[in-house]
Amino acid sequence: MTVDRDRVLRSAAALLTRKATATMDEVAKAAGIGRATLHRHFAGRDALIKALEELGLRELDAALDAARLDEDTATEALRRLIAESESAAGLFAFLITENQLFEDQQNEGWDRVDARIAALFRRGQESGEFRIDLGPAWLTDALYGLVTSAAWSIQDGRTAGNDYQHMIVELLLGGVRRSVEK
Amino acid sequence: MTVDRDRVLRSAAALLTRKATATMDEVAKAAGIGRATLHRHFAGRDALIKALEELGLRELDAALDAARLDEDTATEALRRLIAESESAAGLFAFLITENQLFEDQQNEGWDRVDARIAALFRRGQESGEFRIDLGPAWLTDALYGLVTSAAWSIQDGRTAGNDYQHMIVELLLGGVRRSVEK
DNA sequence: CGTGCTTGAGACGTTTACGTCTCACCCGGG
DNA sequence: CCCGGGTGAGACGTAAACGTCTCAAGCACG
Repeated sequence: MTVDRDRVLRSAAALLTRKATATMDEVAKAAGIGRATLHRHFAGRDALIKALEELGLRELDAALDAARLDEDTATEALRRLIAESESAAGLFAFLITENQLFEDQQNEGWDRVDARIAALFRRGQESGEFRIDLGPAWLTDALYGLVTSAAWSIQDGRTAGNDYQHMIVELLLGGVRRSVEK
Repeated sequence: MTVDRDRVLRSAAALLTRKATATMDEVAKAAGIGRATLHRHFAGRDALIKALEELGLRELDAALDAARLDEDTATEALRRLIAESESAAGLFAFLITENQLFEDQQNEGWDRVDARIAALFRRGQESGEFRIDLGPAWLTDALYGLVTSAAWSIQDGRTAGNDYQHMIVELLLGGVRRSVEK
């Protein structure tokens, strides 16, 4: 009977990503709980947003750890990263689109994530796996965009859910152009 | 002295994309006008959002027309589309992230845009230019994500503004993997 | 130089969502 | 069986943003 905090946060992320102005009442209903209960677990809207941020960053860090970005080729590491990101794609989409979190000062946790991902792209460039005419900063942002798009595309039923990894990995690595090799 | 309606809308799009919960007062200040003046031009928040939607869709349609998606190779048409999208990238980012516009019924204008872009990808697949293991729907969503990411990356100063076209075109067409050919 | 239109600033009442609280209910454990 | 913690529904006062209005000031144009 006790409310599953993670479940509430995930449904809130899904709702708030689509409709950032959603009411606390709407957030509660989307989670299938009463507004009073929502307030019992999260002191207010700010606390809810903060909890979303924390959970998202925690899962993102965990995904980065699990992906072991320093091992194997950068290509393989990138594949692992995308695979690990799948379960938290909805939270990531929220984090990425809700830049409002960092209106004053840049967020520390987010900076760390940024740096780790950019380092992966840089490693791939130095090893000769990745092209060097696109900067690591843009590649990082592009990855964010693709993850968000994929999350929405699946959420809205435009693409199949089990294509998540393939969709992102293939497009990011090989692009849309038909390759002669392979 | 008269307020430039387009200018107001563009600054509103930039602000609301970053912070969807921004006050009318904040929107006005961001545009450099008073709140009263903002209300004179847009009856209310809903009207402002609607105006943003209309302007965005109008510019998007114009970009699609100007890109002449049916001519030349699909690759060249895609390049033109991205080039034409640059001036309105901020508005597009708003439209893409503010799915709340279409909570009830799917938006007609947006469906039309979707169909035109998906058709371009389909044409490229049929002509053998594009790979066929990624569906047109996903490719369309992926393009949206890259456009949004590029707009933000430039707005936040992480990447240079005049790289817009190159960033998107190259990543979307060729991917991040270093190609042996060319 | 004067008239008229548009603006910015601010006051005002209204609406809306917020956050707190109460109370009856239900489910699970002792 | 009963008891207690957690819940949903709803009432309530509060805070914030909304939308309207007034008024003085500025610029444009005749």
